[in-house]
Amino acid sequence: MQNLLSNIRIQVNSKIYVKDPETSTLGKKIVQFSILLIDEIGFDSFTFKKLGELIGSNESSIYRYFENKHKLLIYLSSWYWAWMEYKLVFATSNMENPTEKLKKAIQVVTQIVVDDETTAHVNESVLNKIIILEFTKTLHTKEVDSENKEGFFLIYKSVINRIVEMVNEVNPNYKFAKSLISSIVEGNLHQNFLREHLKTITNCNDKIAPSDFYIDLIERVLEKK
Amino acid sequence: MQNLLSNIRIQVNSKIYVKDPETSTLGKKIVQFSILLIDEIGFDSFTFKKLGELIGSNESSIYRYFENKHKLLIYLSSWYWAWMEYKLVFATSNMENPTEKLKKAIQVVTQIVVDDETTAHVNESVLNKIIILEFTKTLHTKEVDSENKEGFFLIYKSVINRIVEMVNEVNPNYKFAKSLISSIVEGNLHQNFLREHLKTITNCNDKIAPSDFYIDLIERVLEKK
DNA sequence: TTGTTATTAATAGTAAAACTATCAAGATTG
DNA sequence: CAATCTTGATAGTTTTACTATTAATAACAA
Repeated sequence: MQNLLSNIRIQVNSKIYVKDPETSTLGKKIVQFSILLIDEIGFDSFTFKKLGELIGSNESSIYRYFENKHKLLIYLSSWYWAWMEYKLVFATSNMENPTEKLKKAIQVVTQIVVDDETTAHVNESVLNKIIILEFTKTLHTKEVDSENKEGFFLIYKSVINRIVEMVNEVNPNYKFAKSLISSIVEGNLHQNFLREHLKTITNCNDKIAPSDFYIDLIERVLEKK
Repeated sequence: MQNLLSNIRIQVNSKIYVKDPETSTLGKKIVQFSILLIDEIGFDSFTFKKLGELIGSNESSIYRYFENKHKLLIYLSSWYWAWMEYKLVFATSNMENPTEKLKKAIQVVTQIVVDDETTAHVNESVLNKIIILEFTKTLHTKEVDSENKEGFFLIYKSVINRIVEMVNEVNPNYKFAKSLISSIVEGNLHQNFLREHLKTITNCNDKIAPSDFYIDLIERVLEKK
């Protein structure tokens, strides 16, 4: 991806962290290396103690930024979706043709993620791998309702609802725009997971990308009869 | 659901358990009450100690049936998908028209689950709630590849591939049958989750069921042009 | 009926995870 | 230069996720 702005600053709901990690060197290190460590050992085995050892810092210091590892994962997810929303808005602004605009949007949310070098401490490509494997864990808890009330998932929902509006412009009679787009955005992560781990139940592989499946899908579904 | 057989016995890959829980009273109690307890407190807070207290049994006794709670969840999931496959096969056998057969299949995997009283120790309706909230956790681990090799997810993949074959009969030219069906089966769980917890990004609610969305979807996608 | 075996319960114990609290050193700022 | 903020070091608690041992009981076979 070409640079859109020389320096972007992703904003995340302040209730997610104890102290904003963007405001200090240690905070940025926590973000940067938690992404790498979660990718390496998986979220379940990830602990603040291990992260502390990795960055030569103290466990208790990390607790000053994030209440627990679940909140850290929500932070990383929010960061990812905020970045995705930013890419989405840039890529589709000024597009006139609603169908082209929608297809562009689907492409943005389903395309392969490469590192965006305007964000020094976040490797988006690795973050994307984490999102594919771990994102559902932010939602699938007993606390989802209270956390949703706190606004922890606003950005994710916003990404989806932006695309839903595009669907409505293309075909205002289609009754399932929200379900379709939430299916695509979440399903894209799932297809990426399957392509890596359960190859027998997906058509996606080295040659066929989830993008191809979803672009084809949206054409079929929104075709006016 | 009407009774299909007076007594069904669901078979689960024997590598998943240490000792088959179907072979003893305690084993069945573990299955029965783990479903209820996981539903009540969530899988993350669920422990063998708490389950032991609930069924008046010892923590270490439960370890004789399942290595750990992750394996227990895989067992419950396998049980669920095996039961689903059984329903699927029964509901679609002897159907001639490929399109009708496929629609029936989609209906079976997306319809609301009610308790099947032929299985005394398993409440399928509660189990379905667990699957909606917790199933992804069986897949989304660092051990997924080795567990997949052990055959832990065979039944899940089999359910999907049975429906994929039906898609191929309806429209052999469609290139994404596997992705479409894995999308629907997994997406159905997700839409059920959203309808309960993140209502603003789904069209599903009390009146519109995930079933409606998916039946409409499959009609649109497989329409011959 | 008695002896053998399998099953479960009870108890104890370990290592790691998930924190919390305190205090001192060092850096930052006003 | 004093005050404050940030971080690191140390120590401690509770809970989880187990493992090991032994005793009690139930099942079952000769």
